[in-house]
Amino acid sequence: MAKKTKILVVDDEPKIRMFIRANLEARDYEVHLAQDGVEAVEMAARVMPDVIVLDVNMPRMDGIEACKRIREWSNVPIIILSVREDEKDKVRALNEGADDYVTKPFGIDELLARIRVALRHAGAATTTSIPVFTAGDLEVDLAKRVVKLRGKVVKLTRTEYELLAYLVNNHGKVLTHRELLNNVWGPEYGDEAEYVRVFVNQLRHKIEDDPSNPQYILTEPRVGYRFIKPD
Amino acid sequence: MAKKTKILVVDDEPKIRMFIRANLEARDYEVHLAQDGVEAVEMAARVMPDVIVLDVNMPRMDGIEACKRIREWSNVPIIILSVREDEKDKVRALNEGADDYVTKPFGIDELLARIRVALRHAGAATTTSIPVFTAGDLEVDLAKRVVKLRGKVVKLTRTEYELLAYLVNNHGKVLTHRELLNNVWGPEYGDEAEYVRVFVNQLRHKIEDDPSNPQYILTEPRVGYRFIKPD
DNA sequence: AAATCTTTACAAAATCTTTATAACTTTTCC
DNA sequence: GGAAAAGTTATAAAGATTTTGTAAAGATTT
Repeated sequence: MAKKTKILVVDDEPKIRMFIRANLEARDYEVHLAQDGVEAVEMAARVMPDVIVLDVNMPRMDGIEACKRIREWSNVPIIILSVREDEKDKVRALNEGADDYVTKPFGIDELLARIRVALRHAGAATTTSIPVFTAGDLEVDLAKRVVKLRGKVVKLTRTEYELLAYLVNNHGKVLTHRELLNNVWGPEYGDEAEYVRVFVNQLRHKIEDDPSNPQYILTEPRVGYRFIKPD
Repeated sequence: MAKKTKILVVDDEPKIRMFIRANLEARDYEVHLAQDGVEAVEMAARVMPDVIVLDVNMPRMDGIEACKRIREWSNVPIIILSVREDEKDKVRALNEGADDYVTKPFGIDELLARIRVALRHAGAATTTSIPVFTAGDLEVDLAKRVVKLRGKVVKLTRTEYELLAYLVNNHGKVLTHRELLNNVWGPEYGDEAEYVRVFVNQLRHKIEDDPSNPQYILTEPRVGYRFIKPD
């Protein structure tokens, strides 16, 4: 469900490409491959990766040049790979906008760790997108797991919160009893719709002004429930 | 005149300290020196450097531990220096919050280039947070690792402090038992939630006026705990 | 020896589950 | 069309279960 982190791996040697790919996919990254600088620049623009791992020595266009081109319009973290230990090359790559420089032969664990560092850097900047859902007087902070009504914290039990979070994450959509049971309670609960009923009722008493005239959690008779932003 | 960029250089070998200092000052950086981990943590809090260059092998407290301590309250870029080429060490350092890892002997130009990269990253999101957290009558000095209640020092054990520091660094957020165990005790503790229970209880007896009616560390039944600033 | 961490046990508290009934909708049948 | 029947949904509350608070004993480290 959550979007995977995309990594673009660029190397002209198929063996290395496949080796890195296998290791990244095992960690559940979405891997894209390119085999030279020209392809790399093109793919960077098209797939918008979260990190780029870029070999230096390649035909058509080398890694440093590709790095420079990508930097003209993007600041995606770029990790340069090279067989050359030469300091001059490192300095040049880092000055051209590379974020890291790893010399071959490299340990895959080190590369993975450096990718995590790169993602940490990028993540810190983009975490400004606050995952707080708002509807009317209601606020659901999905990161902090806190719900507020007119600024006041509403005390919810675990199941109540999880039900609300699921409703809110699918606001506007009609959710069947079965779907709610599956996702909040678990597949082993089959279709004991009474749970949903009882907990929707409890939730309404905690977040609705008039629980028998709900404005957030609406009943869809014979189907299920639906969360809406009132207006 | 523009304020100079501050760099904290930490190494127990005077020769290396002086060498790096000379090169940095030639580039017009403001250099601060420390010779072990304890000094490093203390100076990091006092001078608030823009980058820290940290040797691994040092007396009193090693670089990785110092890095970890600083990360408890700051996200200043940290570049680790080490004579060890071992991949395990690199991965550990990078996982503990280091941003880069350079092996000795290093070329000064490479180090300078990596410092520039670190500054480039930090430039985007300068997080100059005060290393003292306050909530009600409680004061947690994250740099000195000292806790005070109404001005009086509260004596906490290591684990108690680390639990409180983690709670405080995530105040307002509900932290699951597992999350607390992972981050305070370590991933190898699985989900033995009894630890959390026992230590939260001990903490409450030390920092709460009425431990059975906590105002700082709240229980989120079946989920975990949450630290709040009382108002 | 002193301090700290780990483990245990049990009462108290909170939540989840189940049940029963009332209120409401839709369908069936006259 | 309208009343009774059947099926849903809302609601409250009792019962069962799980989790938490707590203190203290045992094990380990300093």
